[in-house]
Amino acid sequence: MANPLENRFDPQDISEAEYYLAAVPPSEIDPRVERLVNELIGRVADKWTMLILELLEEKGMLRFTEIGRQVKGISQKMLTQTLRQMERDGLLTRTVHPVVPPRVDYALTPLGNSLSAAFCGVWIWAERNLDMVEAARARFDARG
Amino acid sequence: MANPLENRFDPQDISEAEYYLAAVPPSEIDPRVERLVNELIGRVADKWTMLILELLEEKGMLRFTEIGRQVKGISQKMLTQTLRQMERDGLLTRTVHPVVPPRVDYALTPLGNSLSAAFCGVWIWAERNLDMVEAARARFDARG
DNA sequence: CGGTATCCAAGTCGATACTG
DNA sequence: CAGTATCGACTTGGATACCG
Repeated sequence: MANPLENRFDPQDISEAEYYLAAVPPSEIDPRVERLVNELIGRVADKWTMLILELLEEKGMLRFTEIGRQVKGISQKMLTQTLRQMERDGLLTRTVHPVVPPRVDYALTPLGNSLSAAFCGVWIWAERNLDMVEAARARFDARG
Repeated sequence: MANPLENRFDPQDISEAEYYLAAVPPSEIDPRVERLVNELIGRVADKWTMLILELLEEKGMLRFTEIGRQVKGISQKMLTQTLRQMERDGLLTRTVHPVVPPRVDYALTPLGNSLSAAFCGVWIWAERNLDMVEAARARFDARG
């Protein structure tokens, strides 16, 4: 039993899964799985990954330069690096057209789309609680 | 109109919010809000923050050393630093008991609990798609 | 016990220059 | 156009030592 999430629940169903996670102490989750999951989350939670994910989810298919233009502040190095990582992780496809000048298209895979959907909850949380967090910070900083 | 999420929808309702986000091109979201949201996400998506969040959500209230023991691999420096940041962001409370030896308790605030719930979707995604990602990586690495 | 202070090694990231 | 290569500033995080 490597994976603690068995087949009785469809993990797609958030409320069932929340129930499940609440019922299982972290100590009983396979540490190997936990480590991998954390590594995965660490990777996909990366700033540029999230922005590219959101952009492609919105626009469908874009070429290299177009992504660079729309993700403001990203350097060419980070753009290449992030796209490669996402391709390696199976989040997007990279299509090279044998033309001059070269043309490379990027689009999300179903896996990429599902990740985008999963992050939706966090995005909404951040947007909704932005003011709360800023107020908390102001209070914290006001003290010593 | 600073915040694009107006009052017509309750952002707590994921499906409504998904609909909303899908309908609004990123370019029309206030860039100031977007920047803050990204910074927030970057911060809360931090590896240690997530692990501490999950631990406290599970265990309720713990003291400093106990957290350090259960979050494997964390150094004292990162533990202190992460706890301070989370306190500053209003995610947890820090209670100092005036006794010797000193005793400091940490517990999630309602804000911290709501964040934990929001991350549930990502956690489930990672757990569920771990094999897909590993397979994709193996395929990618097998080529040049 | 629950920190703070300091140092240092490794990694991250942007800028710049170059290429098929 | 879509990269690769290289360099240097900055950041991160662990280890260690010390303190109220």
